[in-house]
Amino acid sequence: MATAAQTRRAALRETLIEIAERHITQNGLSSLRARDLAKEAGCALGAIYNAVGDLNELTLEVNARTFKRLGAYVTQHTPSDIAPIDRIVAMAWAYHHFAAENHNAWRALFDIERAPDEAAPAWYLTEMQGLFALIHGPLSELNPDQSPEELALLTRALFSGVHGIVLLSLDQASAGLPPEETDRMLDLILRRLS
Amino acid sequence: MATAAQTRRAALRETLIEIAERHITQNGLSSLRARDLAKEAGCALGAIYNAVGDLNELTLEVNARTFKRLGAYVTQHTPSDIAPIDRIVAMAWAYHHFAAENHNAWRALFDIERAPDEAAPAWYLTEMQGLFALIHGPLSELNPDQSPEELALLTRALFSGVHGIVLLSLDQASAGLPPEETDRMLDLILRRLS
DNA sequence: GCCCTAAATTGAACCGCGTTCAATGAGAGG
DNA sequence: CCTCTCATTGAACGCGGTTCAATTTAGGGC
Repeated sequence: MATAAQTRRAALRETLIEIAERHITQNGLSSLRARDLAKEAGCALGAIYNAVGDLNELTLEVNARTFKRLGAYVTQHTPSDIAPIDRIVAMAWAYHHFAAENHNAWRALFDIERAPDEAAPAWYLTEMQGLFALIHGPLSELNPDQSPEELALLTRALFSGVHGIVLLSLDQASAGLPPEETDRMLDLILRRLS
Repeated sequence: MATAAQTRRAALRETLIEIAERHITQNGLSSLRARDLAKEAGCALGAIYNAVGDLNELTLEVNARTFKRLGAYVTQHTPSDIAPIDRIVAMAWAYHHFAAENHNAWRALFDIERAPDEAAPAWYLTEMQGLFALIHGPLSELNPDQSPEELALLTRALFSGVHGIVLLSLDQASAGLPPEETDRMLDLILRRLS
């Protein structure tokens, strides 16, 4: 067991992830620079590539954390003792607020570049399923007689739609559009689906 | 009048835009390289910066064209003699098909990086208004007694929602999800809004 | 036609950045 | 104490956008 070395390697990896997370959260994905990372972590430039494959992998690691936080946030802000439609609206609002409060980290979830062929990592799909499952509950209560297949499609459509509304709202957030308007938009459109 | 020089300058600018458009369309925004551009246009590297400000401006120019094509495409594929709800679905499908058939160019519309403070260019807002106007028509027919303000919000929400559905569908297009499913999703969700 | 000036054109050089790699160092096992 | 393996180092590479001093080109006045 070369344990000591492997432990330090893992520790550096952890340090790098934390620094990367701070950078992404504070200044966005494009502010992630290998030389800054090395300086802040107190290691040499090349050491990064021993602890972590490359910067993209580092971003992936940060994204995994962000995704988990997102899931927890939405769950936490969705009361279980209210009507299905209210739960759906609450989830959409939670998604919106998380995105607004964690704008840079949230954007990094989607701004990361994937090679056109390779699939998304497993944890990404898992977390996504989790979010879908959250929506699926109240949605099936609202539509007891819908086929499972259509329900799956509807779930996906609902998530994507909310995502689009939040995305375009935050994109031009500086150009007017107060957050309350976005919440109203979400409320307005979601309640029409019941 | 230093006309001759200015004419050639404008010609080079036009050439560059066309080459850039071809590159973006065929291989995506990230394949736009100044040195390739110079080689293909038959000019020196530095000459590019006399004809256009920088590569970002070039992308903006290509995006303007893409946006116009998008508007024309949606208009063309939206029959005016059908029910309002059918018009809305037709527009969404047209948006989806244009995005699918012009994936790289369409992505470049949103992938371009803007400084966080500066607003979107005027033509962008104008074209956007045009798309919104297209939606507003049938939507107000469907909701004659809605307040103008809520109608505006609904219009925006509808566009953003469709955009989100198309965006996430195309993102993982390689990972399954046939285009017909996306069309069904759009149909399913839009018809619930009537 | 001839010069003069202002503009365009050129491409080498600059800079920033991700990534690599030969050289060096350090730690575990014998 | 030696050795072998693995981590660490930071200079160097490759790439790509942008700049700029030098050069060429072209219009306008005589």
